[in-house]
Amino acid sequence: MPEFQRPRGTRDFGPAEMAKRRYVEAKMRETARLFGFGEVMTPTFESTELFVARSGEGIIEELYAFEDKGNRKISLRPELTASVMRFYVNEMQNLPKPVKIFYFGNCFRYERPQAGRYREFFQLGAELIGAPSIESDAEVIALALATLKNLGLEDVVVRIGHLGVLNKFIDEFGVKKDTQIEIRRMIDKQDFESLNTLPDGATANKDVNDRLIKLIRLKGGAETIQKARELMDGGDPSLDYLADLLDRLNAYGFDNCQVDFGVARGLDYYTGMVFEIDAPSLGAEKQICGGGAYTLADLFGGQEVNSTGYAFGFDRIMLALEKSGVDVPSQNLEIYILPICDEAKIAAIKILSELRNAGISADMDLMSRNMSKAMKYANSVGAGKVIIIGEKELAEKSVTVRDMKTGEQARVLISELNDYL
RNA sequence: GCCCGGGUAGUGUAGCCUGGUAACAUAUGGGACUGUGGAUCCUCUGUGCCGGGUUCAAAUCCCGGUCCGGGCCCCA
Repeated sequence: MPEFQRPRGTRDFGPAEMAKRRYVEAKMRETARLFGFGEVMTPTFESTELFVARSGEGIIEELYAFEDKGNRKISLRPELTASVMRFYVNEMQNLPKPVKIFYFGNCFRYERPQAGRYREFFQLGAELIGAPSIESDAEVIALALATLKNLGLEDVVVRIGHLGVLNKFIDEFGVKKDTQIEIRRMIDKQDFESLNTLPDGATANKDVNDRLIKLIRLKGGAETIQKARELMDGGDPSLDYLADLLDRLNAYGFDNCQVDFGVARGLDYYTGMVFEIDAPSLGAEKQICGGGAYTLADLFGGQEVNSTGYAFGFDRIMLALEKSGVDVPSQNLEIYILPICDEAKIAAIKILSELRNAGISADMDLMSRNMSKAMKYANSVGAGKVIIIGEKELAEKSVTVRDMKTGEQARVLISELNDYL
């Protein structure tokens, strides 16, 4: 029994899994780069107040919060958006607009671990700041979709909503702000029962209520917007906005987006478009991405600025890739060198170094194993080719190169080895 | 915070119901076959999540904890 166990909800990643994770990370970074987003990094911990300012007092329960030796109230970050916007307010407000940034990092939440939910997890997100246009919203959603597409993750559902639609209904209830937030929460949870018996006497308007419930059940393509118009006495500017947004996403080449008026998101700094992406294969914790248009900089003491952003749950993407059978290459060794007599070892090291200097991943037998076991080892680490050096090869300054996939072998002069490979 | 199911060599499993010598496969280490080999053969090492209870005796039954998994709550 090991003396020390990993803390609950954390994970160790071995070489094989890390190779896959790095591969996926690289793909996602590359897509962001193609879209003109630049990477930023912020501290792993921040003042607790920052997260409270973004998400409310209730969040402290789920934070890894502590006091440091200077009695500062500190928390491990539970998400990255707050840090990135804090960074923006501190140092990036005067950059030319729009500011397009993305980030990747570990986050911490004190929650009950579950499938696809850990206490230390990884997020990759992007923010487009300072361009309050429908094109910015489209650009950000397009980046999220392109990222998934480049990873080969096809089995996803994209749902786009608009808070303007919901707010119009909520205004009609004529309730206080707290109640509005509560209602939005019910909508987010699709809690129809509570919606039928709204607090503050809002149930008085049964007709509005019925139409709201019908509305948030609407889900589908562009035709859904027309149905919504009927429920909203001819329409609303936010419906036109969604229609235009779908046109733009089509132009990007994404025609699989659904409109879903039930997407509400829990927070009240979202201002307009909101979207979520699910991977249905994942079960209860199937949401792999959430985002929308928001203003947050002013909450952190900066100038009010319109932004659009999202965050991917990186771990869930890894799970979804695995469940969907998407092939994620793990790094393999290109060359394994096997000196089979003592005299060959110096020659082996020389070749090893030359290969490495030429940028070819190479390894050699360090255990003086017999050929059978050495071949078995080379096979198990996925070596592409094995170079065998023994007395015969030494005598004629050559090596034997064996292709581990085809089984073909060739005797090659050491001086010609680079060209041969 | 709540409900359910689990935890047996590194890994995957059997045994648990009905208490009595912990088993199998595979992997790792070592060895043989002494340069055409990824095979085969031999061999060492290594195991009951933790704590308590019942019992002559607990992997097995009971209680508590812990971790993992499925779900609820929550999900910024």
